Amino acid sequence: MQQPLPETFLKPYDPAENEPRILELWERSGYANPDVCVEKGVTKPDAPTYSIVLPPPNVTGTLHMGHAAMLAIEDILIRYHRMRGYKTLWLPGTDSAAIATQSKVEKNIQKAEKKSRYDLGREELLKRIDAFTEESKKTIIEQTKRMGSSLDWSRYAYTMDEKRYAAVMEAFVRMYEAGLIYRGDRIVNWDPKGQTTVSDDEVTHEETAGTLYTFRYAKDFPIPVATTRPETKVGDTGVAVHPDDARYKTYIGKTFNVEFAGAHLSLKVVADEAVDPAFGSGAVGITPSHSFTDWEIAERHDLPRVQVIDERARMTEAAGPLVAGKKTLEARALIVEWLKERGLLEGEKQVPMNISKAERTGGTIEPLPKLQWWIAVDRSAKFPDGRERTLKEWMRSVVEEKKTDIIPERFEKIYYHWIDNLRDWCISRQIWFGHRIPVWYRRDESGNVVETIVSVDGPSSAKASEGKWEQDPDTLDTWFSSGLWTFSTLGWPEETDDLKTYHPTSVLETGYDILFFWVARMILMSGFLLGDVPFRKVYLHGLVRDEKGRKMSKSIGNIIDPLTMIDKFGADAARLSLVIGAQIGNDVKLSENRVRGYKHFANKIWNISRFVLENTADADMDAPLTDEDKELLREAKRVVAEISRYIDDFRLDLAGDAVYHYIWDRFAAEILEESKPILKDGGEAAASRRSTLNAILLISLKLLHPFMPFVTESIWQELSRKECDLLMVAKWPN
RNA sequence: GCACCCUUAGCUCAGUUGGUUAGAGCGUUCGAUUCACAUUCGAAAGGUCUCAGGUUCAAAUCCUGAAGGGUGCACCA
Repeated sequence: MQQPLPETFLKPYDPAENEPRILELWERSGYANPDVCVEKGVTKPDAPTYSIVLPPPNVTGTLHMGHAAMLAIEDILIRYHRMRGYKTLWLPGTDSAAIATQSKVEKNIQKAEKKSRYDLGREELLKRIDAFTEESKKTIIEQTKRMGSSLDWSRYAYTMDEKRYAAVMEAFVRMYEAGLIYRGDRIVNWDPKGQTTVSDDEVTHEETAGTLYTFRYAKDFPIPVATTRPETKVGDTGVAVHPDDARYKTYIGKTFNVEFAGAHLSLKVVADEAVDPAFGSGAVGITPSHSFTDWEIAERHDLPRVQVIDERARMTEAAGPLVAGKKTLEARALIVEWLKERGLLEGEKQVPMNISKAERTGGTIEPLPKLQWWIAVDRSAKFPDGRERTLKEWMRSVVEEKKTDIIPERFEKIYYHWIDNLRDWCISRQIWFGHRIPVWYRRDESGNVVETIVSVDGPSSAKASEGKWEQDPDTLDTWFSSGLWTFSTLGWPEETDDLKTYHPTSVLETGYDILFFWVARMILMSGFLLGDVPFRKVYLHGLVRDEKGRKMSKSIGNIIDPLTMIDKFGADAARLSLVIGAQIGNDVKLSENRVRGYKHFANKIWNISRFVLENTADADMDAPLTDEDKELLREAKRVVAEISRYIDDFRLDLAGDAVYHYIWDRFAAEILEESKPILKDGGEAAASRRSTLNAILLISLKLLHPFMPFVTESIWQELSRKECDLLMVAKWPN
């Protein structure tokens, strides 16, 4: 006697029809929230925890393949652990992405109203940005859901919401009080296009052809000097040579006054180990204000600093009348001309040269001296465990001592290398959208700062009456707030239950491209503020590239849109295609064909289920099993063990592959085929096989569920006998 | 310059501590089909495992070197 099959099974699996329905079921169930799971008895109250904080996508962004890969991987880990009975939390959020968002809104306003941010003023611009982000966040959230991500939206956080803002203020004040944050006049990476400073990590180097000019400052100047940037030479205050360089030894310590391209230069010859006597003329003209290495040399030898380039990348008055007010490149031409006319140019050579660019805006970086806020990475401070150490020491030690594992391991070396080269982190930005620096200044009539207050709430009312206070106009580097993300999302600085339960998080899963930007900063912040690591493991996935291995970019036009893939082939297929073939830390090459292949697979499990249900609906699950069937179940167990081990080892690629092959090649192609005659013959063998097929189907659905949640859940809904209403919270087989 | 990764079938990639005849998907060719599935099934063709040495009874796998591709970091003025 057969039960009538649900009609849905009579046609091929249609993702478009099933996915929205299933999403709604999941959302209504509330099972993505671990508290609900405990409440409904799905998870034991004292179960071990498993937590991941979602790397927050840009609030104004749209879902791209990188996000899709991230969501697929994390959702697999989350669903697997939830099914294994862990108290499982996956916490969603969005990021304000300060510079990117502000410039986007500015651009829109410029286009629509022909107004700049200065026309609008700070307050109005921020209002506009808030309105814009509020509107556009719906897009990214909706798109995130469509991937089937079982995130706990009841805990949604935004880097600029009230709680996160308060956490940032608190962190700043604590670090300031510990002496880890200081204000300093130092050379910074200035982005003339974005009109802001950027950190070392936000600078990229582009190789271009440059000219190395060898020249003398004046006819009677004894040492020739080489440079690729003649325009900066009007800011020189010294010439450095190697201490052992016989050619120049006699001049060390002497000062020469020269007239150079309209500027009066006073050049002191100093000996410094940093100079390579074999390069160029073996002597370096020192421009302290516009070169990082020169700044350091100048510091060692106490050379004065002259700023000859301003924030708009134009020459200052101090550069002298010949070039003042000119753009740097114009100034360069003028100075080369000046040198040629006077016969001071001794050589010109084409050399490859790296130009520094701001990653976000593409502006050419000008190193400039500026008064900025910094995080000291080499200064000792007291950590919550009572021990004194520097931030660098902490960052190094947590990975060395395996408090945090980086997977794949090879990134550990890259991480150490980064730490060794790390300089103090410039955290202040001259943009308006972001977490404003919690520092207030009181000035006297002539504008000099006479008092400074660093506090979360600003000057107290008593203080406020003492005079006019102004808050520092700058905002914080967006990665400052991102660094707090694992614990600010859990309620820090309050001692919340969530914080106690879910921190440190189990895994941070993200692209390797933000290892330094983000991963390292989280380790830093969590270390100093909580005395603990932010996560036990860092799992770095590769970048998604096109089928030829190129980066996806608008200009090449090779972008594969995850939403288009979902529409065409279903979210399940999109997920699997991003996981299988993606070896840890290696890039994934994606093509539509691959996604299509996995759509076929979704249909395969659909039809397997149909066959099994048609033939075994009346199965007696307690029927005595034949030896053959016992072996089939043992085999299924071995597959479960194999797949569990792969997932535990973060080999989701192999796990996915193993599920795929077990279900298709073993279950469908062999077991079902050989079952047909057995079922036909009837008798005890048939009864045994019916029960076995049923059991294997359940195991298969569970194994596949983390990878293809929609189709498996759709099938689960059609089962008449099941242990729980949703496959999402069914028990992982063992 | 320093470091890291990659190179296996036409394409995309598996191959974990060395161990039968090196695998899969897609593509190609041939065939099947009242069957749960034409989103199927079966079969075939297709490999000097980039190259050159070495270790070993045994190397795609370990070691050394080279070539090509990619990435990170540092940059010399």
